[in-house]
Amino acid sequence: MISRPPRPRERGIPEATVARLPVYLRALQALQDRGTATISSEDLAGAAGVNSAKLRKDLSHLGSYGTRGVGYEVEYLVYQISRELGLTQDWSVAIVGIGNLGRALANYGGFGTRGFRIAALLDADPEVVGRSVASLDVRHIDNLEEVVRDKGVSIGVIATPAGSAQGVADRFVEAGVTSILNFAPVVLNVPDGVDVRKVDLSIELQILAFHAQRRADGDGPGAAERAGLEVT
Amino acid sequence: MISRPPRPRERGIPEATVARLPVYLRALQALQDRGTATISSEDLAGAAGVNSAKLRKDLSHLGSYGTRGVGYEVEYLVYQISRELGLTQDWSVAIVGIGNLGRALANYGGFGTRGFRIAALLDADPEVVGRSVASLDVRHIDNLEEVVRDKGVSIGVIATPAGSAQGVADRFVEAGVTSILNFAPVVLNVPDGVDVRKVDLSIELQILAFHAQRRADGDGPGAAERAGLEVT
DNA sequence: CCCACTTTGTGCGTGCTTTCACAAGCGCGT
DNA sequence: ACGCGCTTGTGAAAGCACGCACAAAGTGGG
Repeated sequence: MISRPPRPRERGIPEATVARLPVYLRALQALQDRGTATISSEDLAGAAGVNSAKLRKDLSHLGSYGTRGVGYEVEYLVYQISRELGLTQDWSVAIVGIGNLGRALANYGGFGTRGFRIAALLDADPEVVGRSVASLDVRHIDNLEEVVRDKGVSIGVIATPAGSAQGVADRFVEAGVTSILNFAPVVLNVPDGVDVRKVDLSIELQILAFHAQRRADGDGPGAAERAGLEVT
Repeated sequence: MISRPPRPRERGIPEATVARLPVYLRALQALQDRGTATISSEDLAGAAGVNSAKLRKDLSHLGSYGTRGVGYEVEYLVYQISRELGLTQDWSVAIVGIGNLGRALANYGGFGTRGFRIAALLDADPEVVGRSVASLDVRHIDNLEEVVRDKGVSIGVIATPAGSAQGVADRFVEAGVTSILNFAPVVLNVPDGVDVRKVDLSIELQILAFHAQRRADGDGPGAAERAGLEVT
């Protein structure tokens, strides 16, 4: 038997859990603002819209941060989740493509939670370059490598038209950025070791349409549940 | 043995498959534009960024639309997927919250694929109401019920601040909308039978941050793969 | 007509996710 | 000090999802 190191939690948090931690974090911060000191898994699960057993198992991957018979201390849990998600350090973000969406992202102040700082805005259109958006000057895409280096950009956001997205991704990767958030409706091709996440409006709408049609077709009892709908 | 009805495909497409169909559809439409008539599962899988076995299994849920030894006929498959996703009918969409994001969504012409029509824009701010955005007049939120009824809105998009989102959702549900796409950073509470999908920028960033930190921490070979990264 | 080649459709093993159900642990009142 | 009630943390089971590997089925050439 290999002796376990002192570190309480094992490496390797399930991906499904990671995706829910930010939701828990937001619910906890709302509770914190309202002055709540402790909360049970049942109540927190309600606020996060998940099953309480799932929530407990998720949190158990971070360590034993609850007290039996009482619940979780809100402030402590906020800190632990923040640390696990890497929000105790600052992340520098560059947004490429300052169209409608890019502007909306740039102006999305607060950026959800602290931890993320918009370091630069880039665009290829000379009409847009030089303008000031969200108190940042829009710079030309040609400066991408320089900006990434000088500002220590570690997360790249692509909000360009579909045709330009792959090229921008290549340049981000070349410049050493290994985390990319892609809003363009294309599948990006990146080497191993680069993490790409995709946000796609039209895909979401199409999934909604599928379920809506399903409901309209095969009406009747239980149809909605079968379609895998929100159960609250 | 129960005699199988003439309909070739069974009801009940896995949720994971449904989420990928729009990606396949987009890849196929790109091929169509380029004039490609048929394509193998291998090539289509490449274009969609998935494993070819997964693609074949996904498509097999719709029916046997391929020809062994040849591949899939692009045009036919586009039609079948469109029909399955409910894109052969028109969906009327209302957007509530015409801030930066709402405007970006309204101007996001084409809306990915056809099938979705923006029927109305609504906001609570008198400063915004009455303005014209994307050749639509922004109407006051008080007209929500009327607009939903008159324009036959079946999908509601919420792009309001977090605080207003639940109220808007309630009104959508009350008005009979059963499909909601939520951009506000809150967990919406809706009755059974209502389908909510969430798009959340800061959650995506936090997931990226988690993996980036993981890579920085436990460097070394295989660390990226363990973090569940894009493998292309 | 038959054979070699190509590509689909799927049975099956594996691993991840969710959920149930309960033992273990903690606080409080007596 | 002790027992009662509450809540966490987790073993175990069930359900999904993924990907391999191959039989089935089609094409084209001789």
